[in-house]
Amino acid sequence: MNRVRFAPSPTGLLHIGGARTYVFCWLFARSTGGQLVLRIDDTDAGRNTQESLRSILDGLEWLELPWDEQHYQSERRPIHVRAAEALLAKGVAYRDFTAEGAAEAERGEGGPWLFNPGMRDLGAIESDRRASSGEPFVIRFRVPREQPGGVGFKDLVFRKHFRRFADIEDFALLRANGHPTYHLASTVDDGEMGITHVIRGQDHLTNTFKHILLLQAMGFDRPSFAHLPLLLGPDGSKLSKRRHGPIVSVTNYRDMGFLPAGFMNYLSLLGWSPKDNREVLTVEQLVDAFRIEHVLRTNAVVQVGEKPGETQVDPKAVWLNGQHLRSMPPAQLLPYVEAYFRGSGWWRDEFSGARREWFLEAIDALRSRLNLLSEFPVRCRAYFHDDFGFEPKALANLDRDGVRDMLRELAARIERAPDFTEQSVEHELRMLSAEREVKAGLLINGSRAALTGQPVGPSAFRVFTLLGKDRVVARLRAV
RNA sequence: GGCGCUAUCGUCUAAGGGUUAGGACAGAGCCCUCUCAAGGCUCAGAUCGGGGUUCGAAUCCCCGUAGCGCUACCA
Repeated sequence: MNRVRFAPSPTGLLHIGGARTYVFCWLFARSTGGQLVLRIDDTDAGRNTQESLRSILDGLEWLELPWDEQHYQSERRPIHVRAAEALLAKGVAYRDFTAEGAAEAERGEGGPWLFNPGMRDLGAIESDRRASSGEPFVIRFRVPREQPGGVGFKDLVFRKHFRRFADIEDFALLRANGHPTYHLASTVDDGEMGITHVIRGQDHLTNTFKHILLLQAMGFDRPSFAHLPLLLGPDGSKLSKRRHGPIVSVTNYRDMGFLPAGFMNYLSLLGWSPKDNREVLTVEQLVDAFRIEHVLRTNAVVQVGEKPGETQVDPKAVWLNGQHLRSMPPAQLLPYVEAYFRGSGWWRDEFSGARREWFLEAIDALRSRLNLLSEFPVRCRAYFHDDFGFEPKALANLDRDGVRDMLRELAARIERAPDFTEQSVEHELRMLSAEREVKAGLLINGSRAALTGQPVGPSAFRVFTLLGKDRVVARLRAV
């Protein structure tokens, strides 16, 4: 069975790029009947923050794409240290006593740095002596650079890659402070957790040579690798919070009113497509269509807003979300709307209780003009509450010749009428407009304005029935 | 600097030797219509440059250019 892992490090908020990687990992695991491991790669104690961890967990939970296992790498430190020591004992790794930063100073403009002189060949006795005397050291992997040949692998996305042993540097395994490096912790865990597919950002492509070397030295089976193209900002630089603002944070999309399915659909189309022109896809359809081999090698630009103070998201993401908002069965949409209403202090328990059916109808009537959940509270207050304001254009509709007077008359007639349906209301309204010799549109738009405070919205007659007879009469009278 | 990856409308992408280079978002317009949306239709818009190979190249090869990544005791 396939075992995939998503391994974020809590050194920054979960952003779109990380979420896209997660989506692809999840899609791959699901579509192949495999499992997904969430591993928090928190080996860099100095840079980890609780806020980042919160952001990652909150963001991933919001996506509603569950993982099967969860681990914290920091809790596995003894295992990593033991692995490094085992490699040292086998002679596959060695102690490097060079002071931190010294190598960098010596490097100069010449070729790439490969190892620190003298350290590879330090005798075991000398090495042990210096270590036990308390001299700080880092443990490095001894790349078999004297051997011909090199490391090759076939990436599921980026195809064949090869690098000679002689060109791979002796990377660090254990830092002077005793903490494992990313390379060590990651490969040890991938090996021990039985990871079969490593799916990650393209920025790790060239690290893969090192990881294969390490995996082999430790006797683990080699997993398959799939590297994903990167996500760029409109300026062409790698997406980051520092450069592109808080808009790249996943929780921001949640707060903005995205549906998990809509957001996930958007992310899935960055660097991948089902090849058949379909774009609006449910989670199930995505699972069905996803092929890791179809992932592109080209970086994708995410249209996030650059203007300061203006949070602008990719218009296509908004549109895609609107598609999901409109096509999802209302009952399925209800919990999301509820969460949003609660967030703005608008919720009433009757919406999911006594008036549930009515609430679902209202949502259904309103959603065709919305793309984000956040628009419900902003644009639909009059449908759910009796205190609402009037927009200038709505007032203008009421101020037209005799409209207010006619609306009050309409209220009286509606109150008297035996029926209260879209048809009966339309009948009353058209009768009245005919009598007064005015266009029906005048009263129709006036009614909408009086009932909702807005010049725009669903069909006016739909608004009547949505609000119910009592409210309609009261609001028409009040103009 | 070294090593590597990539290059199709503004953006996301399809076509992988033969198509008027297709779709979607955004833009313009029309239809529908009680408004606004939604929906339908139409328009505009691209193969980075130069060489090859070939009857034929967006597609294969080479060179250039640009972008990105890696080149840490970050991940």
